[in-house]
Amino acid sequence: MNLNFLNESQKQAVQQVDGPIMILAGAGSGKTRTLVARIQYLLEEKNISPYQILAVTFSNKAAREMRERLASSTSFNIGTLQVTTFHSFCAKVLRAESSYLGLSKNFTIYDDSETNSIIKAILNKRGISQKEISPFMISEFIDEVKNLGYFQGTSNTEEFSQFKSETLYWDIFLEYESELHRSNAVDFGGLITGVINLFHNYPEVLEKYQNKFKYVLVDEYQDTNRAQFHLITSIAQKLKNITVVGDEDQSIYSWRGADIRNILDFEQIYPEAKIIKLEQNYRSSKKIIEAASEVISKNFARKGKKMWTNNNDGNDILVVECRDDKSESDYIGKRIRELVLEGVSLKDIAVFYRNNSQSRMIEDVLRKEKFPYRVVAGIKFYDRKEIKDILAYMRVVINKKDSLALTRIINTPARGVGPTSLRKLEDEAVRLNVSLYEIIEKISSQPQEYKYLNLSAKVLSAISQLVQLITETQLLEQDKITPIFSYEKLLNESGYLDFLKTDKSYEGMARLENLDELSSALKQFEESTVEPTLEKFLEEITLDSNTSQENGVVDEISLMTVHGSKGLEYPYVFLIAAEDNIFPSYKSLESGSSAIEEERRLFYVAMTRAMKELVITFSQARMLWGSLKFNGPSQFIYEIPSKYYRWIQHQSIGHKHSSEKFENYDFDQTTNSYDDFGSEKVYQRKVTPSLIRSNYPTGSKIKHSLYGEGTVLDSEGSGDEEKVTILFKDGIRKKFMVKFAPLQKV
DNA sequence: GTTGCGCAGATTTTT
DNA sequence: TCTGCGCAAC
Repeated sequence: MNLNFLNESQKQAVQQVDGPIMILAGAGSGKTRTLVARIQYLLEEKNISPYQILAVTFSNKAAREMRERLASSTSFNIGTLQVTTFHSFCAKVLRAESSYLGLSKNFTIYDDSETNSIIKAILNKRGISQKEISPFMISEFIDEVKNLGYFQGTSNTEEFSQFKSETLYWDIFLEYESELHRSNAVDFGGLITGVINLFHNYPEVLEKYQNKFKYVLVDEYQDTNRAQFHLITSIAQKLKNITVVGDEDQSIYSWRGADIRNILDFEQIYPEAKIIKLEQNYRSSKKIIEAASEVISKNFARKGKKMWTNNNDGNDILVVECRDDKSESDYIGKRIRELVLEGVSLKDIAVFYRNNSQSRMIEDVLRKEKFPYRVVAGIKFYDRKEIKDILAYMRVVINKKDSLALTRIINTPARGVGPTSLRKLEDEAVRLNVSLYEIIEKISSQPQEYKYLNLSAKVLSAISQLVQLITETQLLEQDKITPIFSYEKLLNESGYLDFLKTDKSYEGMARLENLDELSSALKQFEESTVEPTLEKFLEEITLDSNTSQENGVVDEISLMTVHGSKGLEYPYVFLIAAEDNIFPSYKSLESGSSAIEEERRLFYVAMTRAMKELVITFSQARMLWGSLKFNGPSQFIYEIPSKYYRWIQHQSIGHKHSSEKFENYDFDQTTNSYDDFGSEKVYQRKVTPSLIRSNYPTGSKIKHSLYGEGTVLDSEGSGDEEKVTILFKDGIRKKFMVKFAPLQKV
């Protein structure tokens, strides 16, 4: 196998076959290329069979990409090669070994919203109002416990004593777990912990997998949580042929449980580990790479890599100071227009923002300019009500114990089984210790035996019709009739389709269209799957929410959050709203340095997506949460040495760093256009000049007659409405109405 | 079932 | 300022 297309460290990463290896791969360093070459090398040069290799990544997107690249670069049959996500790998193991854990192999996978319903139901049952304990807090708690790898087994309990001391939460957690178990369901975290549990309690099962997978590779290692770490290290324990690839500087999901210890501990667990750094960047211009390196070097929590590139210097980074959000989007529109005139295609342009809400103003301007664009992510297709409804039908067909799905559909569309009847059925199920479905099954086959429940004739006929529909569809599934047939049967005979058709509103039409889209997803699934079943379809869509939209085929501008941009690259990148309190977020500013470091990594990720041109914009004034905010430029902008950027002002007021600007500027003169680029566009937003004035801009020093000297942290509103947050010398933080507070400028 | 009021809260979201 | 929600009332 010819490895000449690789550089020296990449070659090393490919040829170092045995033993533990940690590859620290910087942004744009050819990580996937190396990983693919490594697998190819194992297959072609070391005669490893495809089924002996396990390659796990975090996202389906990454797994798909790796699979495709492998398929095109090797002649081996990679069908048996496991290139999957953690979650689908675990689902597969759990289905294969379900009997060990008292699950049946057709278990349902609950996503976050289903999980949330379970929690709400538990709180409700316990008479705890959601104001006392928010379901969100419980789900955070559960996530945390599972991310750390808790399982209900014989050991690993001491580690979790701090959680157990939260007795109420722990209690709810246990009830939640048994509720899931009763429903023959597993949540996302439970997929991982379930396998850990299995391996821990049944060493013979673990050994089977240890022998099977001679080589284990983990991609995006910086994003793994503790549970996933336990999982892969236990599989690799015997042969220790484990390769992890990651970049601590791109770790941006710690709030989802990603644990930096996984990188730091690796060498401790495997003292013999080889550490290989991929530091040459092939993606970006020199200026971009050097600037990004400077920014990330401010972090302490890192192993330290020094990125470099042979690429050209390239253009200066542009830092654009705008008057407000309106003029910021105006600038973006204008710059994109220029790029297009230069012949740049739209698919080479991306706009990144810290928060989803910031996409709107960009969308507005792009629509106005008639540039096609695509907002990546947004609302998940499968989260829509109508989709969830019909999927719930499918879930009941596959897994009768899925009572959550059953309660969802039992009266959807309305068939007269209201809350009272449902309550009766549920109570009866509890009394007889059977599932909800079993109850309605029993009642519909022998209604006279359940006369004491006093169910109306309407209810009786409704549930027996539902049971009949489910039973018939189950038979179809058993006979391996194509899923689309079952889907249409459910849709028609449940009355759901007719129900939707009665809704003539715009939303109603959209719902029907969404169902069409679902059915084409089903068709596509049938075509691409060897033995398509409803069961497989359900798993695929819960574990892969991606609605298979192609990337780079259509010529349109991409809009996404910075998080969403990870792993992608674009020649022209705009990073907007780069202001303190937004990026870094106000929450991270409140919570301290490790949170700021994560924001800095995020900023680094954003910068390193850009190949040729990076434009960072911010606004002096921005409408946020009901009042005008003067946030000032992101502190990260100041971490870029000025030799790498050109500072531009667009319709802006005053000069440079906005903390100074509002003081010395005569706003009454600033009526219309401040376009220093000579655009014909006239500044239109009606902000009366007096409204924009801030007497105490962020960063300015003041003196308070009671508290002494301090610094303005935040300023909102203006004129008589102006409020400022001040941090005093002794660390006290206070908020004042400027109108009343005894403040003095220093 | 649907409407409407009041109130909190308002990052990021690979699975 | 805007939205999403839980809950109460029709």
